[in-house]
Amino acid sequence: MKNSYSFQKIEEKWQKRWNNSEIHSPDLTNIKNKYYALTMFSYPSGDKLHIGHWYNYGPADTYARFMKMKGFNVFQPQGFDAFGLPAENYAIHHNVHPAESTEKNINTMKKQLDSIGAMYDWENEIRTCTPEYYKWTQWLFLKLYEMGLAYQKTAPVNWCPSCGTVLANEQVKDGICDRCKEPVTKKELTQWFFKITDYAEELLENLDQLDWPEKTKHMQQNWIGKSVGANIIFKINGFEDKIEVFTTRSDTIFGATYLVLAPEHPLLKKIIQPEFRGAVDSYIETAKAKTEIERMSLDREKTGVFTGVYAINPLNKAEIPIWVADYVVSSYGTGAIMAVPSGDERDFEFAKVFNLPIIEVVSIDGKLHGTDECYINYGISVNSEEYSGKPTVEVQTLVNAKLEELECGGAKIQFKLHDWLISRQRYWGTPIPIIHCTACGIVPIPIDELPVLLPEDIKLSSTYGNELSPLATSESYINAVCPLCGENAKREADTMDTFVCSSWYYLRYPNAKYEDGPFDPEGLKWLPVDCYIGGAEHATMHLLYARFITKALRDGGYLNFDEPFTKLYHQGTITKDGAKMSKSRGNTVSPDEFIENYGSDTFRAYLMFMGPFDEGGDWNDQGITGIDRFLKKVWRFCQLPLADEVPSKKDLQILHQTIHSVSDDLEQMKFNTAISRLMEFINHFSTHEAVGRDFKMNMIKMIAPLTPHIAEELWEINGGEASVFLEAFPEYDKALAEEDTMTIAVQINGKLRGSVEVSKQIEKAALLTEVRKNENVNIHLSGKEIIKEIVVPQRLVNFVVK
RNA sequence: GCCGGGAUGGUGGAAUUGGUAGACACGCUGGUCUUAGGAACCAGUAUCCUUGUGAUGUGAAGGUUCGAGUCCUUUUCCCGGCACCA
Repeated sequence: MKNSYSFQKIEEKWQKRWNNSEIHSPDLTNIKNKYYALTMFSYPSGDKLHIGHWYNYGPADTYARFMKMKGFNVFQPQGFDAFGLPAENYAIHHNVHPAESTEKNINTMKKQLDSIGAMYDWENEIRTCTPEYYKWTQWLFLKLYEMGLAYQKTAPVNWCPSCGTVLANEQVKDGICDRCKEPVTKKELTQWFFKITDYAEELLENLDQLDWPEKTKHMQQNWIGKSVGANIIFKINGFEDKIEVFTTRSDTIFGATYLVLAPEHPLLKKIIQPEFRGAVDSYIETAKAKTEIERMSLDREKTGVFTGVYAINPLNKAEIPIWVADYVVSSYGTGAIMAVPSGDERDFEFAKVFNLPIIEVVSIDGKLHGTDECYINYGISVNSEEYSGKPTVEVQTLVNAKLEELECGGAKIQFKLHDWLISRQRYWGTPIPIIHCTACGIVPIPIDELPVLLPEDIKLSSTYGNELSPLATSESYINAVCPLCGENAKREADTMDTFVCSSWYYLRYPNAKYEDGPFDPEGLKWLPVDCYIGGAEHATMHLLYARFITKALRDGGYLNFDEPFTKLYHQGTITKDGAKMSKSRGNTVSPDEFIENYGSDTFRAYLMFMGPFDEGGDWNDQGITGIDRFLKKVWRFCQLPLADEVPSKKDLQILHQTIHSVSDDLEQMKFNTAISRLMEFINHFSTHEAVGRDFKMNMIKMIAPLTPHIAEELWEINGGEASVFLEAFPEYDKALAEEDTMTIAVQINGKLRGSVEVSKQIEKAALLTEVRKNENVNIHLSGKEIIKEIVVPQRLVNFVVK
């Protein structure tokens, strides 16, 4: 026991003690110095904790513990994002009810989470699949409905045949389902949407105020995709209907030589001329048959068909042909464009293929350069009637004004962001609290009748029917009485996207058992979250949804802040042999064997030592021995006999320099360098046969956030009171940390020729004399003429010689 | 194609933000102790040679500077995001 330690015993002992005390449950009525440290809650998929969990929760806990020791009142809750497809699939696979398997998985996971040694406040645990929680998810839905932010519409939506449900835009990457990695198709369905687009501008603008990774802000920026431009309305020859297009270059309108509609454009079927019908219809059919992936591949040659109809340019009344082509997508803008081949590469390419006219309208210098190439930049307008000769930027404003005057469009801002599709045709989710009545239409369930409970008499099967939600198969559930007229009606059979559950959970944590509403108004004083740590993969999903919901609830009068997460941090990914760990690749590393052999403190410290927290790193089985050795050294150091004599100046210097850099590093979540500094500290004392108590106690405090179990044990052994986590993190003493000599590098022509140790107070002239005494410096200086002497204070002297 | 981020010994990574490159670890080599060691400790470990407090060296090529891993230009490769977005 003297020179080594039993981590199993220590871990067990302290986890038990922490759980039986209130130490991890802060006084939530006291918001003074509050620090709400949140990690993205976990998904109980049924597996054991993997390295990814550890890499998220271990370092996050280190940071939370550090902040606690820095004097903050730290609240670190934990919970389970328990609804959702993988949990449902897991249950089907194991032939049990999801409620049962989920609860079992949560219980195992909770035990495992304890093994990390994190200071979670389990008093305020959240499980999104409990009626006590989803009642309020339903409340959220109804509030959004009241505010006009939840609505139903029929639209072509992403359908994942393999998951048997629709998906939001954010949950499809490159035409592939984010969950199961199978191709997604389009389907015309009536679904529920949340009107996130109402907040596009604010979601974009507020990014500036957030202490978030630039990368993540950038992703949200791109996803929201703001474009400033104009809408232009074209009349159609022979029809009352008009075609509206969006363009960012209204200044090029005189170069529009044709119009293109996306194959899905609603007007297409109506305006098409009989003699062209065959060709257009078959074009539309071919486009439909193509998968998303096929349609997205860019290097395809442009295709399209003429409709036989002409549109009229509102400014010069030119008649231009209307084409249909799949290079115009229906999901952006109006699904129609004015094509300006001289100013857009795609239009140029199309015009070349179909021999359509090209009119030069923008010139770099105002002269004509012909139409052999297209010129996409701004410049001077040409061939543009009264606008010719003017800078295109100016023309844009003038044209927009003219369009407004003619009531043919005008300035317009377009976003890429779409409304959030939240309906899911799956069982294991929050039921949508709506009743469809033949007489009254869509009727929301009154709030005091919540929750709408998930029915249990459902036979889940791994082969779901098309579109038909599992809830629709329950007679007892689906048949209901209309709250308005009392007639027989049908319940909504879809459940909500699990991202709805996770879009507001952080509001409930400060009083997770609150019964009078989704969140306790008193608890809200803990909001916003001070520091949120989780994976970067949520950049355009959870993190965007949560911001939207916060803003919507603020506008509903329920919150008084604009942003849920003041500071955001993403942990990196731990890879194995350079690749993401996955079961299919067979390169997973199980934390278990390492925890068994080295203990949880060693394991979490090693993860932090591997590299910068936000970069992750490649797992190496051998590296952990370095941390193991280090912790054993720490253990031995803390068992050293107490020294009688006054500590040496050098020892004090090392101590205070270490305190200084370790607290700086922890503050910035630079765990890897913090550990390095602590290693240097221990290495310095390795030859000491005795050491002052102060050195031990400070070392224990510094290492406590990183390896909590060992620290508590050492603290106790050395006579520390109660818990090391009730102590303040050491403050460094600048005077003691300072050295009185410094090493000055001496360079000649920028090349290092020696170094000298001098007093810190040395004058410049004295320094130059001192430096010249160096033998090697002299050799290189002899016979040379010194042109310049460069003295960098505290650092170096450089002689420039000839 | 566009927008981010990156490339440093055999390996993971440091580098006070333009000032002694390779801290701290892993691995490897040699040694001490030991019945043994996959324990502990000590020494060494960027490359090259003519072994000198010598030359070269931070993906590649140029440039700015007394001085560049760090700044600028060009370029290659890797990772992430977006993508016919009008």
